[in-house]
Amino acid sequence: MLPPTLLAMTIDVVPFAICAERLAVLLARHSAGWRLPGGSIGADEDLDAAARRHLVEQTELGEVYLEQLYTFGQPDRDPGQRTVAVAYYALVPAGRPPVDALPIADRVRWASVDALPALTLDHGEIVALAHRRLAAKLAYSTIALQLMPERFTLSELQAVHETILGEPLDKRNFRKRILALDCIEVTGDMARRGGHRPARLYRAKRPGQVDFIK
Amino acid sequence: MLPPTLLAMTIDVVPFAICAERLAVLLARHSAGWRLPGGSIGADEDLDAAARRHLVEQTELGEVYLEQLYTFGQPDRDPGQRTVAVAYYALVPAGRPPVDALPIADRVRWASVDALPALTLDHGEIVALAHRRLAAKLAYSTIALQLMPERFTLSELQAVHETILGEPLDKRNFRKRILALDCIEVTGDMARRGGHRPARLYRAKRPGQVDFIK
DNA sequence: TTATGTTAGTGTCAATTTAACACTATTACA
DNA sequence: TGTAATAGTGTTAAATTGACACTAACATAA
Repeated sequence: MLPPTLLAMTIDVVPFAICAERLAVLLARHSAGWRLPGGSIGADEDLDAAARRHLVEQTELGEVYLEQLYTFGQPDRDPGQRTVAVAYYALVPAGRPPVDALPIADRVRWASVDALPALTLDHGEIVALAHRRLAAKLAYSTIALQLMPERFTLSELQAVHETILGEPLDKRNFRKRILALDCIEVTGDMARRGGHRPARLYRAKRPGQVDFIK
Repeated sequence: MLPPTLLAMTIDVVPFAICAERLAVLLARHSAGWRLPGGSIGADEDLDAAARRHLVEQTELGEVYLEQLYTFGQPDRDPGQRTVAVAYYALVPAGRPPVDALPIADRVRWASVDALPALTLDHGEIVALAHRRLAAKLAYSTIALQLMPERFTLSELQAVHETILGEPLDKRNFRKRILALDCIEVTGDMARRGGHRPARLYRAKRPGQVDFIK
C-alpha cells in the first residue's frame, strides 16, 4: 500500500444563529469578500478542537454546539492549492454578547442565509448543506435548543423552528409536541416584553445535550 | 490566516454486503491482521473517486453505492504518522461474483459485523458508525435496495432489513410499507428455490438511486 | 377607567398511520 | 398423497397527526 498522501487541509465552520428572526451565518472578512471562519489544523490537534479554536479566535464564540458536517475534497474546489476542507456547523445561542460589541466587529459579520454575499470557494454550498442538515434534524432531535438563550418562551422556540424550516407551524401542535419530548421545563419566571400577556420562561432540562426523538 | 496544514490523509471504505444472512464487511489483509480497504488520495483525485478506486483495486467491487460517512482525525488514531481518514461506506449487491472466486481471494475476506476480527487503528469504530448510519437510513430511505441483486423476492428484502436492524419485522406490514413506497416492481418471473411455493421476483424501479421517504 | 392592541395559552375531533395478528396457497419431496 | 416449507394476503384497534378558535393577561393610549 502506498503511503498516505500529504494534502492541504482546512477546517471551515458554519456558525449559525438566529438574528432578527432570520437564520444567520457569521462570516469572516476575506481579502475583498467573505468566507466562513476556519483555517488550518494543528499538527497535533483534533479536528473538533481545531474547529472550536478557529471559532473562538475569529469570532470569540466559545461553548457552542459543534458538529461535523461533511468533508469537501473536489480537486478544483480551491483554484490555488488543492485543499480538503472538513466542514462543521455550530449553533450559537441567542443572547450571547453581540458581535457588534466585540473588538473583532470589523472582521466578521452576521449575514442572513437567504441574503448571503458571494462567498469564497464553495463556502456557499457548505452553508446550504449545513442548513439542510439543520432543518432535517429539527424533525428528530432537540437540536433547536442549542440556538436558544438559557431561558426562553415557547413562542420564541417555535419562531426558531419556523425560521429554519421556512414555514409556519401550528401553535398548539408545536407546544404539545415539544412538551411531550420532556426536554424543557418551566422556570417559574415570566417574560414581560411588549404590551401584552407575559409568557412563561422555560429552560432546557439537559443544556448542551441533543436528544434524539423516537 | 495561516496556510493550510499539510496532513497525511487516507480513505477508508466499509464495504457492506449480506453474506449468509449476516451483515458482512469486506476486510483487507494487513501485516498480521485486518483493515478496511482504502489508502491514499491522488494529488488530483476527488475523494469519492479515491474511495471507488481503492474499492476496485483491492476488492474488484465496482459499481457499488458509495457514501461519505465521517472524517476521523484524532491525532493519536494512528500511532505512527498522524493521519486523517475520510471514511466511506459501500453497499455491495448480493449475487456479485463471490470474492472467493477472485484472484485476490487471499488478500481479502468477508467478516460478519458481529464477529469481526481485531481491526487496525480505529477501523472497528468506523464499522460500528457505518452500521448505525445504515440502520438509521432504513427508516427513511430505500437504501436497502442497494444491497439486493437485480431481481429479488420480498422475503429476501425483508431478511436484509431484519439482518441490519437485528430484529424481526412483521411480514404483512413490511410488504405493505415497501409496496406503498413505489420503489420496486414485479418482473413477472418467479423464484423457484426449495421445496415450497415460489415467490414473485421484483426489481428496483430506479436502480442505483436511493429515494428518501416522507 | 376603559377600550384597544398584542401575544400567551389551551382542547377536541377527524383523519391518518401504525401495529398486532392467522390463515390459505403453492411447490418439492418423501 | 401427505408433509414440510415458504409465499401471499386484510382487518381492526390503537396511536399519532393535523386542523381548527377562543379566552387570558398585559401595556398603552384615549
